[in-house]
Amino acid sequence: MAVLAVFDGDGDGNGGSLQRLDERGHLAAGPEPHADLVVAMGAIEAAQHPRWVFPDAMADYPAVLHAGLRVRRCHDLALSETLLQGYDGHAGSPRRVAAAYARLHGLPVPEDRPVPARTSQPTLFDLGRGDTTAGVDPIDVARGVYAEQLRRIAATERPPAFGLLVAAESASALVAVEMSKAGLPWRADIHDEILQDLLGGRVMHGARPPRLAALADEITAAFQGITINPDSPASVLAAFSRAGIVLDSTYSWVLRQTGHPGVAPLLAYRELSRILSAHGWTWRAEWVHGGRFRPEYIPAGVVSGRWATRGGGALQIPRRLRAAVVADPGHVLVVADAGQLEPRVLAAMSGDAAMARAAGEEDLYAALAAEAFGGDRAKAKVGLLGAMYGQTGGQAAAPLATLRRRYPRALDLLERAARTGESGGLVRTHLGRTCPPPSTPTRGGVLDESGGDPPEAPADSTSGASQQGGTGARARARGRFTRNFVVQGTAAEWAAAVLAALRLHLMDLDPGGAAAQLVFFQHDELVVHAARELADAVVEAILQAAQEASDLLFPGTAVRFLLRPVIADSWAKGH
DNA sequence: ACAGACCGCGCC
DNA sequence: AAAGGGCGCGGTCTGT
Repeated sequence: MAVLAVFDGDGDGNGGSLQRLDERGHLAAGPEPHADLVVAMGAIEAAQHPRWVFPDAMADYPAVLHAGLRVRRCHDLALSETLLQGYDGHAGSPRRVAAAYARLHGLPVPEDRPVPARTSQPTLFDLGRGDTTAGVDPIDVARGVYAEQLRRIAATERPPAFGLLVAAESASALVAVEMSKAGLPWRADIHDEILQDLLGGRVMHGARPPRLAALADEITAAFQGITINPDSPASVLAAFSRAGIVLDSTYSWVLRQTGHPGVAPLLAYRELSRILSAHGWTWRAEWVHGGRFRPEYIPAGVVSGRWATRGGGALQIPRRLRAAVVADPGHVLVVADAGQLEPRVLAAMSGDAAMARAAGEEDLYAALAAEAFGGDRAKAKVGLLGAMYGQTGGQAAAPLATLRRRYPRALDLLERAARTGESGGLVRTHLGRTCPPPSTPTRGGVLDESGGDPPEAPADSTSGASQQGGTGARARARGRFTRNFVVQGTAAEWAAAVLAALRLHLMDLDPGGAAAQLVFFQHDELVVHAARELADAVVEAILQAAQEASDLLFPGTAVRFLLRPVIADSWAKGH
């Protein structure tokens, strides 16, 4: 059973309406207004564990959680709408669902454009909590959108797969809200020690800490006393030029090739300076409160379906600071990292039996190396990464040829995705997430024939291909993007399925979440904060979740997806 | 003074 | 040796 939950738009209190729906999204009873929607939801959740339909869980669920209720399942209309629009070949715009409302009411559907900030037409977004328009009941709009979404999901090429994607993505929203509430444990005292140790002390008002000042002096000395600003690439280029070395960038790998004595202190300066500015004291004052770091998570904020965050640099926490992430007394962190996720995903989704066999091993690269590279693991790795990222030359060239010969199905999947992208077409992940169309609008993309129906009139496809295709640098760049999209996006789907399953297992262990709670997630790594006595059960839950996700996405595959949980006091030790 | 482009690098 | 995907962020630089 599904139950639609829509909060009133007054922004005050938890008033709202419920609407029970049948499996096709149609009315099962009349709408029920409730002065306290969360209380009403709590009774239903306890009795039935329905699938809650939220207009926008990222906006709606915090109030539910804050009132002490956790729900097990939901369908997020906003996230689903973006997925469905993408499937139809629209650029979409994450978390914007104006088109849903427009379609429902027979209004012109805004095309390939983010919704204008505020138009005369309210969006579903607005209707969830916000202004209401005379004569339009938000719950009617949401119910109509939901029924429509179920119909559109059923009309996709593989409805069970797309349904799984919608469910996993919706669960991700619940996880994100709960993770933001919990926060990542962050010990200010340890953070301080690390910063002091690296920078030599704390200095106020933008002055350089001792260690940075000393490095700046070393740099100057190495360039014959000419003062250079190590923070300014232009200044660095000029200094090298005066020293007779002409460069066109100051990337670290470019600088290292010069062998100039100023390079070592310059790179050391940049490394420390970055930690100071991105994750130093200023960062902590803004982002860490009450011993918790609380970034804003944005599930599917990346086109590939990966999460993004806004503020706090949560997905770029430097490894050397992770020692500051320490479990509370009586608690542990259970850290789990999916090893070699993307190549394993490629092996599974391509159905390449030989590569899947290698991916049944602990170390996929070593297995490939043993089979095809005379045991040279580095070669196997650089070749496979090059294949997934679109590198064609350099040190990847020779291993690529070997891979193509030994693992043709896997390589073919990548190369087909690249060709489709180069010619302006659309590609899909394993569960059906669809890449955005080329930035220059064409009439309809050309979809890889293995991926389903073209999103628009097939008759347009040749003109679309000729406009977008060709051999330009832009076309090649898009080929690299679509080549990587299918793998990165499918890996994100596997990870989302893990999160969804794990969240339910953790709720079984500890319904309230105080004693076992997801506190961090980063593409292929997650951290659970748990009471020490639950540690072993959490490990078991993680292993189980990984198995369930693998079975859901790739039933019967020979590929092993490794998600090995480690119990530790600190994140740094969980590696 | 402010906005936006560019740069370089942290993470995956 | 040679250089490939996705991000967010803080710095500089340029244009207004």
